[in-house]
Amino acid sequence: MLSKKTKYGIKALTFIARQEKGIKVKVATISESENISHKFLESILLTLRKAGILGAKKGKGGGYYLLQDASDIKMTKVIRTLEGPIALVPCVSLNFYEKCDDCPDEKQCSVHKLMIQVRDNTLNVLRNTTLSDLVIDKN
Amino acid sequence: MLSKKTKYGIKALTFIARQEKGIKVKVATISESENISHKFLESILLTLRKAGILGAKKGKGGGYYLLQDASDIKMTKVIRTLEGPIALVPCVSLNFYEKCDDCPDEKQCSVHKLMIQVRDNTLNVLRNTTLSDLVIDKN
DNA sequence: TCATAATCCTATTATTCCGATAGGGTAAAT
DNA sequence: ATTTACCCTATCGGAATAATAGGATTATGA
Repeated sequence: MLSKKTKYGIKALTFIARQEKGIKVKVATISESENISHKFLESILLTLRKAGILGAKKGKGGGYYLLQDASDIKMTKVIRTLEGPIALVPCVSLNFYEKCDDCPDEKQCSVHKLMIQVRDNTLNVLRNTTLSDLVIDKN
Repeated sequence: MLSKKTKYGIKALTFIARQEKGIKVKVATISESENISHKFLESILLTLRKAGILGAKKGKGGGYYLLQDASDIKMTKVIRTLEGPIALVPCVSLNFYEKCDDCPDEKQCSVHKLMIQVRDNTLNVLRNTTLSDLVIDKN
């Protein structure tokens, strides 16, 4: 299951991406518009800023904005920042690899074998999807 | 992340599938061989039996066995039984659908849009993988 | 028929993670 | 100086997960 953190993060990013380029969006605006707890969202956007996805400006007229064009922001980066590993088990994770406690040999593990395939397919989607692909026209 | 329940369940199923057809395997055998808590595994195999994947025989000489040929047991069924929904958000789940509390319109939701694609790709893998695909030859 | 073997079933505990909140600190604008 | 809005850390409650406990049931076979 996707955490709410990730879910809210993606919603917030697309909200920002829908604005005219360079516009700064404040947390309260997104929070109200998307029905997300203000404080919770604050911490999420902070994470995205620290990951180099968002920029922020403090004070009156401040807010968050994209640091790159929406079409350059890959969903792999977003998911890894908010959710952590894309793989469903640590032993098949590219960026967050961890050996299993049980399981003497990964090559002989059925779970490993299956989850590699799931990971590859998921990765394929996320690598080829950018933020701009998720911005839906208001028609 | 995949729960240990599901992970252990898949390991146990492939263990059983490796035996000669019709052989009954007792919990202790799998538990020792795969480093899984006996009691925990017990409850997992019970679930698989209730789902119609495994058969069981009580008493001396008893144990668990596959009710179908391994090549007829799809991983979609196994995962749904043990893990629940395959989709990462309830609003894109085929078998466990639930509307989001927030989110007035699914069609306009960026998360929905992305997760449909992830689901379809995962589903594609799981539908086309059977238990027999996961049994690895001891070479 | 009685001891043993094995699954069946329910309840409970322990632990971890998540979602949310609290409370202030810092920087920028006017 | 005041207001605005992001920055940062800590904490808390609850839900879900992992594991354990303890016995009930059923089958075998000596």
